Amino acid sequence: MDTKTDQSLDRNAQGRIRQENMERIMKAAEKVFAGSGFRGATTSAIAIEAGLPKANIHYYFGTKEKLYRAVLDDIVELWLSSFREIGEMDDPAETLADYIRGKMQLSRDRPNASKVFANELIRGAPRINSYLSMELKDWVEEKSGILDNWIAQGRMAPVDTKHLIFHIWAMTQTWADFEAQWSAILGRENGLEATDFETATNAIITTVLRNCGLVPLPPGN
Amino acid sequence: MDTKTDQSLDRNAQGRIRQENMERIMKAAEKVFAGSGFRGATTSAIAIEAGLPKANIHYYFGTKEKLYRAVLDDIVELWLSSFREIGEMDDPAETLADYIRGKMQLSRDRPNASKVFANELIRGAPRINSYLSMELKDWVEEKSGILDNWIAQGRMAPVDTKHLIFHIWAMTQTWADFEAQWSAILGRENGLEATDFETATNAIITTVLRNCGLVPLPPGN
DNA sequence: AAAAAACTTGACCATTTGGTCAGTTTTTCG
DNA sequence: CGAAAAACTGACCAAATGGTCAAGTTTTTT
Repeated sequence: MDTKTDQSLDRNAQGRIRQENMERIMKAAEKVFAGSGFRGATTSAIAIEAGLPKANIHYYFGTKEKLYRAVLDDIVELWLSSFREIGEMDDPAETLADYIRGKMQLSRDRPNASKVFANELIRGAPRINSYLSMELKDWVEEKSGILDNWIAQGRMAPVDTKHLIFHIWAMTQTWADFEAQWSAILGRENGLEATDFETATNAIITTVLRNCGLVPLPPGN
Repeated sequence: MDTKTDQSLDRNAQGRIRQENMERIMKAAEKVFAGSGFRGATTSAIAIEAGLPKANIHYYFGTKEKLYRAVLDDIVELWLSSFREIGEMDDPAETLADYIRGKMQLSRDRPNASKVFANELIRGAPRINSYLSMELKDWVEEKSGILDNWIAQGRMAPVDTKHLIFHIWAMTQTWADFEAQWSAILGRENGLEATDFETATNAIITTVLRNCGLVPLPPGN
């Protein structure tokens, strides 16, 4: 028994250095890939960002391509885990608003993840095509089905539910990906502020709920 | 008289080769930059795409950086020229719908221009910061002012007009930039089709007009 | 027609960069 | 403790790539 316990603890301990370093490298890599793209990111820059010698990066990940894929996989997993919500029984207005809040939180907390993903999409998504056309496609179809049911039950106004989802993604992710644009237009010289995200979140929620007939228009119209 | 006529024709002819080649190179460059990013694009790949030897690219544009800036300038000009619309006297619903149609047309016709621009934004917009915080900022403030007037006149429901503009940009440009994602989700193995753009355009118009109280919700809600 | 200007391009070069490796140090574990 | 496994890293290399150039060709101009 002791032996078994030790082994499992050991296995844990064994990988500790490895795990810590790999996480550190992936965190640095996400930042550098977000700021420079795949080809623009150098393993040397990632090493410096991680505070490790370059050879160390290759010791753990082999090639830049493999490191990039590891970062992408991590992001895909983050995306999927943030998706589960939206169930058949939920309240439409509350559920949509919560989903939007969650997406905006992600844009604020992990802008680099969003940027790396966006970059891959712009390039034609060569490395995540199966994810897009399998998991993500299935998710969209499942959730838009739920929304369609809500509509059939008269719980919200008729809309194109797939495009409703697309719109939510577009409006929320833009605050991570194109932050530089909104920052410049709003005149925020030190980047977006917390209030900007709140205002944006509310504006998106209003837009979506009005679109679904889930919130009354202000009087006088 | 003949001399003068000849001269002007000549001057035209003089620059003809130059102009043709530069346009050809810029067209090729836009495509390659869109597909590979600044660092990922090689002058050699641009040369092949343009059907010219690599030295020719450098003969006309000097460095890759200068060529990239020329492409960016071209895109900024395209953006600005597509902006003029939206006047004080126009009909709100018609104007917004037209603006959205125009933006979607641009996403269809010049997806690579949009992608290069998006890429630059993701990278933090180091080369177009002055454009963003001058021309574009001014345009947004002017147009959101007009929309605010429409609201004050009771011609549309109260909304955050700047964010209304942001939303329109996000929802329309995503069809160029992230085409790969929508294509995969919709199961279009040969890329998006004309009907996809029509459906998307209508969905965006509906969303925006409902948000502004410019179109009645379907009955039963 | 001939000089001048503009254009063309194969060959070449310096630098950057992804990746390797061998020798060393640190950690693990019986 | 001591041996084996894992981790570390400076030095190095081959390939890719942005950019140059000199020798030519074509076009323009007088």
